[in-house]
Amino acid sequence: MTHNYKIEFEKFFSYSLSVDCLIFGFEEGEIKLLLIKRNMDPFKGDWAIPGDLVYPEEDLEEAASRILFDLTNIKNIELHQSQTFGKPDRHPQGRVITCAYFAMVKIDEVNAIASSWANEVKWVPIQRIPKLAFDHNEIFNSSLELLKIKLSNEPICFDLLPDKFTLNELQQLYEYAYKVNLNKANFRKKIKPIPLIEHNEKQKNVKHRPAKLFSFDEHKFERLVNQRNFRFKM
Amino acid sequence: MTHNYKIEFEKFFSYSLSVDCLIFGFEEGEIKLLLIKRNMDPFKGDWAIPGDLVYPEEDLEEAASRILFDLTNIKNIELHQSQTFGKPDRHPQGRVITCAYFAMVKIDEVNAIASSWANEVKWVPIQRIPKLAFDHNEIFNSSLELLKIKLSNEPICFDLLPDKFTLNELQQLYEYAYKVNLNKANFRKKIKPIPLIEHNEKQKNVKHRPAKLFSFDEHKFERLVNQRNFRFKM
DNA sequence: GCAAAAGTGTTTGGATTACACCCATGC
DNA sequence: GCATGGGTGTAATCCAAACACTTTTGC
Repeated sequence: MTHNYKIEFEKFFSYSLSVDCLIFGFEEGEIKLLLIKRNMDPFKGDWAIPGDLVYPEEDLEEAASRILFDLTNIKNIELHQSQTFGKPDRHPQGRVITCAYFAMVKIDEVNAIASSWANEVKWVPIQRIPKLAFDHNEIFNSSLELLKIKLSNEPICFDLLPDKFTLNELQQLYEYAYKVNLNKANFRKKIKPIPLIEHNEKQKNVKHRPAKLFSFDEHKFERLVNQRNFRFKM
Repeated sequence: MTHNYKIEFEKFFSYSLSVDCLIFGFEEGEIKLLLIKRNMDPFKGDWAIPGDLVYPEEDLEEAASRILFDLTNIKNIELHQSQTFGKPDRHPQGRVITCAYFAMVKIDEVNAIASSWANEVKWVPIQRIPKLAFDHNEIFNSSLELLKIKLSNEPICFDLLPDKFTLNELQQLYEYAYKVNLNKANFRKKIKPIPLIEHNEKQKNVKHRPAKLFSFDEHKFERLVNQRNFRFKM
């Protein structure tokens, strides 16, 4: 038996595929998203999430890496798959299904430069995202939900923070993400089990008592997880 | 400026799109997945997750509903988007990107009947899934992870249980999902805050003291959530 | 000394755990 | 009566929230 499709089998091979890359960073107490200004129709001149069409031989994640590099010069970052958007009319030039990926980066370590058909890049606080091209606002909202879930179950907060950070920056990150105020003493008790490296180094150029700097102890974390002695939970 | 693609723009519109529907149920203490036997090439005769190609004018979720009904006669269920799979060689007949959806159903209320190019349907315990067609094992594994996350954060366990269930069935569901043994008294204390309707009705045909039957109080749950008096957490 | 933020300790009440025990039904 | 699972209570422990307090720096 063969299936009785309402159209010829070949007609099914008429869709296109794109990926969009949501790059999150953390700076000055705010979680930010990397946007590009489109220098190409459609939506020329509008702000958008960096993304483009996938080549026929390319794997999705591979395409996401390439496209992100083409548009923003960012490379070597770990991408996580988010949701897929496929409304028949979401793209004015044909049926384009887009698969969203997201990543967390240290803003001070990446250097985003607009290239290819991106005119400008900028980091925008996630609480002040403007109207974006296509259905990119919807893509952003659903990916932000995923980011928040990951933040509470995996130690990805350290992907957002600088290599050396203060405990207060860590607290601010969670306060901003979940729009809450946390008690300092209790927050520190809560993160006690997370393996951190305490540096003999302090914050500089602050006009109050400088805070100690910490780093995430990735190796110790892996060991604890493997021994089932620890589960990250915030 | 226009983008310098390595191929003509029109060549991008040569992909096809499918959806796969992972239907989970709960029966005899086991979480089960609905599989179909393919009566169509490729992979004719193999077990697979129900799925098919999306029509050009169809939205993804709409397609998932239609295809699930075509193949298994199941309708009117809530589908949640899972991951998307798009390796260039995942389908022998061309580049087909597939978007997975999953749903939880009450096995005793749905009546799965093989139709269209599905030869047979069967419910298979998730701990004993055989080798499946295409990359369906990979799709299953990643969707199961999502199911487990949802089970611990949303009251979807009640979508899997019969309308009236015993507290022990509820416990068994979580024990099976997470492969753990739970203490009965403590489990009941833990679920105390979940709004349940206690029926004046008991289990039948058991050769021991019959257990009370309960239902999930959806309305009370909604009210509690809206008043921010409750967050589901297991 | 003062402002500002870093950093810590104590108390309390609620949740989690382990474990023991009683209850209702079929045979 | 006994086997089987249903159903509950208690005590010990752990954890989270609230709050107060001390410390270190710049100016």
